[in-house]
Amino acid sequence: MSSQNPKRAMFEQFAAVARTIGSAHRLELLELLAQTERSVEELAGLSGLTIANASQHLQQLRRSGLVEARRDGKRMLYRLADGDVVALLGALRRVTERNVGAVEKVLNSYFRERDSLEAISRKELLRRMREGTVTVIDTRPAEEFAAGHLRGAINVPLHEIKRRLRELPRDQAVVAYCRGTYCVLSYEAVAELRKRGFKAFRLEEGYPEWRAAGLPVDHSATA
Amino acid sequence: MSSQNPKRAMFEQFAAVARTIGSAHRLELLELLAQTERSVEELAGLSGLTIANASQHLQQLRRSGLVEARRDGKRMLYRLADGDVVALLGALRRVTERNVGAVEKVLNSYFRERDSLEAISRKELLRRMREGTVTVIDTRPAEEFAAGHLRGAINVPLHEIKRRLRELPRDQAVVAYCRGTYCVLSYEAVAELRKRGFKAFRLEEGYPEWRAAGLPVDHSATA
DNA sequence: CAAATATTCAATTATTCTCTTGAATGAGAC
DNA sequence: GTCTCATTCAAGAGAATAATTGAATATTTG
Repeated sequence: MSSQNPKRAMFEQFAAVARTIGSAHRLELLELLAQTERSVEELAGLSGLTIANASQHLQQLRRSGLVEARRDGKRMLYRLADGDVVALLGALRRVTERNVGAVEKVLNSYFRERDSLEAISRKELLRRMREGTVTVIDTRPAEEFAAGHLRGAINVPLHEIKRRLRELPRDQAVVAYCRGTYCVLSYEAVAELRKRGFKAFRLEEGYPEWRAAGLPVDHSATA
Repeated sequence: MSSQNPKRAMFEQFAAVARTIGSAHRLELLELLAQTERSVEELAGLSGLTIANASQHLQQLRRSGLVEARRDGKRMLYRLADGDVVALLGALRRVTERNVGAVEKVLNSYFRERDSLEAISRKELLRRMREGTVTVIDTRPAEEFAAGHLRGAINVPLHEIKRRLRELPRDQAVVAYCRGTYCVLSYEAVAELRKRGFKAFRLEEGYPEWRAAGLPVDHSATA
């Protein structure tokens, strides 16, 4: 709480924001909010926190300007403040991954075929979308798709994929995406599609990063 | 310290790194290290910490992989781990600035003419350097310049600027930079040069960001 | 207006982090 | 080998943070 020196005071502000993301629970809440706006009860349920505790963490996030809230009837709906927050979490992820062996190990065991399924970048996907040489599938559940998705993507939730193979082209590339870098849905989808002979790829990142980059999204129901 | 759930364990790793940058002292140390490699004693002096305390903070930064250390005789020299760290600090700065009024106020009082002196981006500067239509001056002290500077820049420490005006061209743009976004040296230099009728601009960011972006740097003595 | 629901507040306890102090280590100098 | 210097380690007091509980507030519903 010092402040004699303006530079020190500034560092103190930065540090306060950093401390706010210095909690696994709050990071999880932020990840959940990166998908879509959600109520306190929903967030508590998804993260395994009690309602009161989730509320307190959300208020800390709010005080630091990382999330915003609005009232909808008797519920409070929270959402990420903006794309800079997604960028901050991405930077944190990169720094952590590079130097912390433990993360590597978790990644290797959890996302088993991580590196074997080549990913394409946002830039590359955009180029191919403009060319019209690619079909983009969103492997998240229908509700999440409805709340926002890449413009031009079709919703094929992972568990429906086997039933819906005939909607997908065999002569051009299929790119799957889901919630973000640590979401397994698109990995599974790509693995399944490859097994069936499709030219399937995974988008390197997920919906939150796409939206944060200011790239086109839609909020319609199933396209 | 949980770890039953792999996802939770991952968040815990990220949170640990975030907590490490959640301290004004450590952020200041990181900023000092963004300039150049330094010894514990030097860092303690510059940041006003006791040696023992500085050492402990540096070890925390090291455990989180944010800095690296090497021994040189009886001194330990610390340096930033890599450019990702600069990117993380930049992302933290952006998120904080946008939402925390206190930072705005500090900026306005400390960097008084902040917005009145237009800044040019790295990209723009690179373009003009290739064209040869710009002179780049580094306004930091000679020691820092010697430890690393933008390739093609000449060192004109702020306090020497009045004496060295005749080295600078009046017919083409002069771009000044210094330690980073919160360094005042380049602001002062640009203000002085404008007063004298030069076409002077400030580089948006400083040396650490330039180097972190992988752009060309040199380590010679005064060029 | 009273009841029901969703969220927040306030107080408590347990845990973690910070700084200080003085001793211990490692490397070079004599 | 001993001395000196730079850094690190270890222990303890004080401060900040986290999770839990139960009460309080705001909003819709009857």
